[in-house]
Amino acid sequence: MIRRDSKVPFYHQLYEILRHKIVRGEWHPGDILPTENDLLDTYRVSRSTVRQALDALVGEGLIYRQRGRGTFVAHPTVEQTLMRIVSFTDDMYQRGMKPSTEVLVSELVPAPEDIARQLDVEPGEELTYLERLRLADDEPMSIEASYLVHRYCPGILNDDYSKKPLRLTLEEKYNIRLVYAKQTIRAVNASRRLAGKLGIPVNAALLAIERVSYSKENIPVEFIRFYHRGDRYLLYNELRD
Amino acid sequence: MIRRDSKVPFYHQLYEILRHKIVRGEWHPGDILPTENDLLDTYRVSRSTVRQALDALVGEGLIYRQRGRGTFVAHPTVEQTLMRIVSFTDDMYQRGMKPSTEVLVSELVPAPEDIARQLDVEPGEELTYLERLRLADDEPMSIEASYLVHRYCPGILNDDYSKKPLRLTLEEKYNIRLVYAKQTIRAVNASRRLAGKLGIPVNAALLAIERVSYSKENIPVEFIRFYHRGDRYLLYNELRD
DNA sequence: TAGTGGTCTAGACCACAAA
DNA sequence: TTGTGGTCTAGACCACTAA
Repeated sequence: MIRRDSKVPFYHQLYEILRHKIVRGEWHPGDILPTENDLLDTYRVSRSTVRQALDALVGEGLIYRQRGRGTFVAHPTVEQTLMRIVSFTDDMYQRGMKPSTEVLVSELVPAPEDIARQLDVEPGEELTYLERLRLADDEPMSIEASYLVHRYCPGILNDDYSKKPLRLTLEEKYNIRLVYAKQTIRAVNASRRLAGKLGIPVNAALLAIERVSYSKENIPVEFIRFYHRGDRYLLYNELRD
Repeated sequence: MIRRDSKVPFYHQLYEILRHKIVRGEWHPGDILPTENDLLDTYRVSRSTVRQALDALVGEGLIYRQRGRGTFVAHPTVEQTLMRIVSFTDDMYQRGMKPSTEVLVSELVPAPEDIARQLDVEPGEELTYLERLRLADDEPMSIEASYLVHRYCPGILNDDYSKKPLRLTLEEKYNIRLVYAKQTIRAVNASRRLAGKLGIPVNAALLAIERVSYSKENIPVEFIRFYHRGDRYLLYNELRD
């Protein structure tokens, strides 16, 4: 249902609702969606708002429309993680695995110099630090270490992020939507600590991704370091000439 | 001016009009566009229609909007650098390093089953196999193992690919242009052989990329496996929500 | 013919930037 | 305070598909 008092626009709420149904498998490729009129009745919004939500899904390649027939869930031709910002949870569902999360660390820390530079703040400025172990089908998959500029979202660590996405709280409580990100990808050998957490041999290969995410005002808000198990995690993407 | 009797939707006519002014240089990067209200008056359409036209231009990266300020012609800086097919040589120059190449293997081989599947040919079909060591500033950087469907480019291995890009011969002699590719990225530990070639310790982390490239007729032509040194090679990309 | 998505209008109120 | 783009509504008519 759409929260009328939320700061999140209706169309974006509806977009999230529909996206979930597709990504989490409630609706399957080829399935027909409710008509625009149905959606408009169900969610009590205007047709423009419904179409704005659907437009976003079309742009993402998740659905397609046929005039006179209806709107359908697209067959996952391709288009993947490398181009879109996807939460770990959605990512795993798309890969057909059951995601779960374990919070390892949740605290405030002074900004290390390299991260401060990426987040465009002074070294030593207060950052939230949230380190989580991500599991897929109950087997360790990744370590995700996330830094947020605490000033933008004071008190955000009071919530429990083993169940709830960090992005959701950011949007709902702080009205911060991360719309753009830059990342670097490389391969590293697992340290003793990472190997222990991930249940793999020391020196096993990890896919290390560092990502800086920007708000719609183009302000860097989050720095994340992912360590994905090389033997389990794959990135896909497409290239054009 | 917008033709009311045309079958072309108003928003698309307006989109073309505005697009021309940008592409043909009437408006320059950083220039402010007329406000939505101006456009609505000038072209005698509703605000929704104006916005639909502008949305298309935003999606194309030609303009950007700033609430409270206005709409501007975008600087053609980057963004669309998302992920282009780039040769190793160009790639290294972009990174400010001097590329060089050493051919390790150049021969015909029967298609292994997994590669045959990716190239949509029968297992055992004749493929060219070209294995090259890539160096940057005279230091080993990557191993690149390339398979081509020999039937599409017979005799291609007669040339020397330590100096000349394979793609160039494909285009010039066989009129095959690779315009599209899919790839997977993962992290692996270096085998004894790879480690030796790359001058790194056994088990060092490598970025392993497998890429299938398609011709403009959408036929898979080439399968490449890259092994990039984790300590030297970095992938960079951008994401959008 | 009935129902779908495609296009379009004329309003309205809001958050934000700049003067 | 004024003007911008951001969101939203409640209509309308159209072209197309399928029954």
